[in-house]
Amino acid sequence: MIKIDSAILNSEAFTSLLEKVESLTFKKGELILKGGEICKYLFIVENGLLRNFYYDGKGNDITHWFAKEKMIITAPESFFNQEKSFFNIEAIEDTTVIAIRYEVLEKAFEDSRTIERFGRILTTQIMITLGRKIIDLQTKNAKARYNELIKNYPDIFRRVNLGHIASYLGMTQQSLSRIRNISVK
Amino acid sequence: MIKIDSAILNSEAFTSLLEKVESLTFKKGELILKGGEICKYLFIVENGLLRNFYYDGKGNDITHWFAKEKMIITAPESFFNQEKSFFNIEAIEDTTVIAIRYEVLEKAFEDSRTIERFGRILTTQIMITLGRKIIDLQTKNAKARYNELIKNYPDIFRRVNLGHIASYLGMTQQSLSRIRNISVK
DNA sequence: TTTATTTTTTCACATAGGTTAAAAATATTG
DNA sequence: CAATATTTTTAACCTATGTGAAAAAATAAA
Repeated sequence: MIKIDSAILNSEAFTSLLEKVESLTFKKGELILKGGEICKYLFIVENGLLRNFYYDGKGNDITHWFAKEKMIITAPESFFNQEKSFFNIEAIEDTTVIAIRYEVLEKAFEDSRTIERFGRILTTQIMITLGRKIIDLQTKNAKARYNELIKNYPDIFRRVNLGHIASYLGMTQQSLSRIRNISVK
Repeated sequence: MIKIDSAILNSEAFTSLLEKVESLTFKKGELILKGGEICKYLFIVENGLLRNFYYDGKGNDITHWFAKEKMIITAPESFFNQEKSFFNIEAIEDTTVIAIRYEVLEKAFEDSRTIERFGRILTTQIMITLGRKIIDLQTKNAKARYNELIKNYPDIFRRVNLGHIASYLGMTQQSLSRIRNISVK
């Protein structure tokens, strides 16, 4: 989960970029990006909650990334390379976003060093987050991963149903339910 | 595993950057970066083989990333943010690298749009690779992950011992050994 | 080559977490 | 509200992979 630094949000270059972005709203349950499409936007959530998830057509639905207020979300491989997306994006709640088109961002990268740097820092932070997640998946058991998430993002449990959280944590919903109830006792 | 595009390698900006880099050699087994240190370099392997790994002090040694000839390697979270490293880097073979210091790269980012873009593209590619790896860990079983690796990087098996490959694939060495022998029959 | 060292395989057994199915709780709707 | 749909929990059973310990094989060193 990636939060944008407010120093960047308040910069002149960013303010100028904000004049060229779109404001979009989505209904709860709406599929904003389908796997196989090219992701046109980078979203910054203003209100609501989105998730990026992988779906393999065989019932495997893996939430990869959540984004609540002030967080950024996209299908990175698709957006940044403008190729077909591996992932889907869905609105978990009614959601308002600032949507930055790829071409607009590319243009901003050319016009502004600050924004180009923003792009680099953004991908860097995502990279670091994903690296940590891999290590967590490989070294922590299901319960430890759950404890970590509830420590860092307790509110996610109030807004997202268990199935999505479970897949985000790399386990089944039943396992998460089991782990949770053991925690209480 | 990240390979640098040769269009970038041959660019004028990159050639100019190459004048400011260092050439380093490491002996097989040498620990190039220890967890807790700040990673000063981004390495491009000329000859040999390096690995980036996580070690938790309790015997958990997880290879996170291999880099052979023409590939790039660093401790991303440490190098790009200049903070204490989560990961270690080790030479698996006698290795020669082009080592780019953080300050040199930062300077190059300021002096050259091409290089700044290179930084952004590089972190983007790493981010995508890691994202795919998470999905693989969550959706594929041990054997499928093994098959994928041997398909894409068959030579790694000739150069790296099984324990490192197993941890890279998110399994124990014994499991990898088992999987492999079943494959042959 | 012999001996020592490292790496890989094998095997018996343990277990975390998956699977399937159903029940219980909660939310949504007419 | 009652009826329906959705989400969460529970439970019995299963399986892929881990664990620990040794043997075997490969490799390196003497």
